[in-house]
Amino acid sequence: MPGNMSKEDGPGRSASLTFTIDNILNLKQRDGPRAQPDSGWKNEFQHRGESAAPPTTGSSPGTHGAHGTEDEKDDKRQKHAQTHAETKALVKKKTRTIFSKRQIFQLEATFDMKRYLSSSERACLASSLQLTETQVKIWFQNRRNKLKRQLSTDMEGPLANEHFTDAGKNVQFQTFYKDSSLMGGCLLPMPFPVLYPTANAAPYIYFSNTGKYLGLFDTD
Amino acid sequence: MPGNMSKEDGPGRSASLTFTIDNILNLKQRDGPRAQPDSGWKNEFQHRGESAAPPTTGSSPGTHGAHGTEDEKDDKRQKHAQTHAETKALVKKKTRTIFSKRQIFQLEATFDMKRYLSSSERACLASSLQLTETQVKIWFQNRRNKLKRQLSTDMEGPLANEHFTDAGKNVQFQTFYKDSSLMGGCLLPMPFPVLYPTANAAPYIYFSNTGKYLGLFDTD
DNA sequence: TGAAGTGCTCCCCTCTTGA
DNA sequence: TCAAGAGGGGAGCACTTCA
Repeated sequence: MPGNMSKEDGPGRSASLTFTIDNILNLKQRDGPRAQPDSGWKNEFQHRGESAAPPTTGSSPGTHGAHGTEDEKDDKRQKHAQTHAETKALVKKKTRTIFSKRQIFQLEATFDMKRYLSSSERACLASSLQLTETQVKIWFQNRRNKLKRQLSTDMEGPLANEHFTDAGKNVQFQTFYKDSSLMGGCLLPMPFPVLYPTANAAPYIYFSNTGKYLGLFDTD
Repeated sequence: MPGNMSKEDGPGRSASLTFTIDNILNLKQRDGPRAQPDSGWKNEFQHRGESAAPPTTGSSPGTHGAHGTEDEKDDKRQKHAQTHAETKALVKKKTRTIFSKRQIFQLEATFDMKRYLSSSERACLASSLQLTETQVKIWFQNRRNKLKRQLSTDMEGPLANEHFTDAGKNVQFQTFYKDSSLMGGCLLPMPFPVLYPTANAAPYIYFSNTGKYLGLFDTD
């Protein structure tokens, strides 16, 4: 088994190999393991193309045992399913959590707006729904899959997929991209304003990190 | 030994375990293994938040043995380094490729514009520079690392990193985000226009994929 | 010095399982 | 039915290696 064992993103959640009865009884309550995998993941240098919200990542991990909202009945239903599983099996036996109507609704609404969540959005949504980030992540994954299946069965065109899922994205974003002479004419986002003090006036490029100026044509 | 052995993105490149002399002599020329790992990656459903260029991925992988541009001397220098290594070692012995001045320049200029490349940008840049995508990827990785080291040594403030690297991004992009009532007030990108035919007028949300309308307040 | 190697984590995808 | 498990791939990071 050379892989990485399905990742399990946290100390408690979905650790299907070394779990104990304590894990099942105490930690699988959607309350315990909210703590971020790394909390401050690598958010100084790591921006996988999204650069969304400010680092809300790690929003008070251990302090939400008092969820006094209006839909506790749903939460109770959810907890009941797990308790049922515990009573019956206690070991192994995937516990299939049943999400509440409110959770499903908000997940569905968010999914209808975005097919993919950034890590901060995921954290925010998870915290707002009292779910773990992994649960939100898996839900979106399964939801994407479901949509894909639906599309490929309903309309039996093979081009139905790309027609439907992300058609609007490029249409909306393409105005923020320009054809760059650097990079061989690849599409690049509009340059960030600070970095090119003389780029518009003279054929020079300023490397802000090294402090060097380089001419575009055979200087150096 | 677990782990995934550094991925090696293609049949020939950086496969340090099962290489043969033929690999060294024929394939390590920055020409052979340009072919995409999957070519049609998963670009129907996979948009990791960038949604940049159209699928230029897979731009004629096997047909660039005739690079007749103006900087063949640089290419010769690059090839020379490898030939040197082959003559000396022939087995093992990491070959340290020397990038040409033109390549370094364009990489550096692109890096100054973006710290991270999308897969299509990487493909485009690699093709334009006659490098493999892995080389471009690794170059950007090493470059990021170098910048990080420079920053942490030069200015000995711990906040120097996030001050410098991605400060402009949020400033530029934050106008495209809005505070959403869904998702518990998380920052969301502006909704894609097609999906909400009645969202602005009435408190209903239309699930385009299922064809259902759902009211925002306790309908259902 | 810097391209590449190693190891680890994360996310995504596909397929499968079982409550 | 659908949340979650399992396996496999890509990418990023830190750290190291060695022409």
